[in-house]
Amino acid sequence: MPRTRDPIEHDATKAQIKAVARAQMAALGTAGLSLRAIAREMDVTAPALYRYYPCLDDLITALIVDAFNHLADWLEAADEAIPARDDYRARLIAVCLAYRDWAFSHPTDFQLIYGNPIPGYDAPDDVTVPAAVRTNVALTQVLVEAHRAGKYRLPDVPLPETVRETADRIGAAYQLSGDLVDAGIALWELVHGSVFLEMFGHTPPTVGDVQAHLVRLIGLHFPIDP
Amino acid sequence: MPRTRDPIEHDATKAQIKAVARAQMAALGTAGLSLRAIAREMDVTAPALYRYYPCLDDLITALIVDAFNHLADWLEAADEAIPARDDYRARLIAVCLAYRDWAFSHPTDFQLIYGNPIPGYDAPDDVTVPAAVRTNVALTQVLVEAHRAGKYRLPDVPLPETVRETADRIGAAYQLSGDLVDAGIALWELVHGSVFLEMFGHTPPTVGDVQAHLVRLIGLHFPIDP
DNA sequence: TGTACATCAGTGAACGCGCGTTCACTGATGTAC
DNA sequence: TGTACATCAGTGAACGCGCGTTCACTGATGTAC
Repeated sequence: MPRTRDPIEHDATKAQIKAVARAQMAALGTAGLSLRAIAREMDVTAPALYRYYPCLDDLITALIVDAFNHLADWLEAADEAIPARDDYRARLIAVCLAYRDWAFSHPTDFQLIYGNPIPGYDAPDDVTVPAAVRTNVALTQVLVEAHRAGKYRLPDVPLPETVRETADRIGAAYQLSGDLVDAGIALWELVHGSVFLEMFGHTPPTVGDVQAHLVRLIGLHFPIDP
Repeated sequence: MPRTRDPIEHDATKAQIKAVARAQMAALGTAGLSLRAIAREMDVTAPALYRYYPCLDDLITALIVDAFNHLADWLEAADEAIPARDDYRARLIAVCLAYRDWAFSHPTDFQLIYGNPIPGYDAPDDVTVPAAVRTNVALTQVLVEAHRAGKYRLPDVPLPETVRETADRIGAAYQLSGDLVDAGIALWELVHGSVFLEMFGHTPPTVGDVQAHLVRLIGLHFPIDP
């Protein structure tokens, strides 16, 4: 009678499945993920995996959430690793370079969360969005603290009305001005663009040392007093 | 005896194949492309397509080259559409917004050239790179002309040695300083990052009017005298 | 004008492959009495 | 200490599917004499 088979919670096995899945994505691209291939690699039959993930999409969701959280942890750790908490300039660079480092040390995870969506897959926002937001917060946080300490001056060009409106509303939830929210996004866009172009080979011929190039840009566009 | 079947050059049919391929990618993602599905859509058997493209990869290459060239044409047209050739500020905004417009009006092509690589596919550099470079040139061009006219002042923070080296070398081919080459890349990174984050739904909740946000940023970071 | 021939776009069957998912099952392990 | 039973991770066969590519072929069209 109880024909339902609730997914079980053997965390070790689930972790192993995810590890193999990540390795497989690294080899074949994010769209190359396949339950049967994972099972093969684990020396197990494909149906066995259905005890852990009710379907392929659920596994993908788990991988995405993991990746978002791992990136956010990584950024937070990079910030906290700077001992002089009032050296906002160093902290800003550290966080941005951590973003870049993570992307290049986990290219598959990076493509999974920020690249082309996987063909048949539809991400459940309620699970992925909260994890995704953490990255944005981590990047903005240093600007916020530097601003509070009076060391980061916001650009004196006002936000367009249409931008200010939403930015203020979002910022309110964190007691932030729309200007700071917008600056955080701008920072993210710059770093993300640099990383994405480099990752797929669009920058290398022109810029030798992309990291140094990026550090200079951050200093130029988000100037922080010593 | 002549068992070889050289691919034929019926341009109209090739164009139709590519059009159907693009539609299919739009529906199923860049990794969802399939010769059989294209044939089905065209009311033709799959082997018939082999008269036009010797294999699937060659079709993908054709789509990529087309996309790069189309984007570059689009950018150049946007620049040329500004009648006041010495209004560099307007031209810069026009080109950058054209990049954004193209990405959103041709999302599949955009993902095809700048997103995750297609699993089994390996792009032949000799064909794709020249087409890809045109975009970079189009974006940099306005900065270059504005600089020559004395209206765009390069940042007075010098390039790091490691960056200057390559940038100078590349720039030499176009009679450009490394600083200008680097500025062109920086502009591209900013615009690209903004577009990419927005395209996959990472910006919308925080910035209402992304276009206005981007225009302001370009003005801030690449200031051009009137 | 009529015949013989070459060209060649497209066909249809077949190849061997991998995929996600279902289903009834086995067989080891642990628990209750 | 020994028996009866429940649990449940994993199996193996099967479903129906789509894929890229090959091959020998057909049949309409155009050309040469």
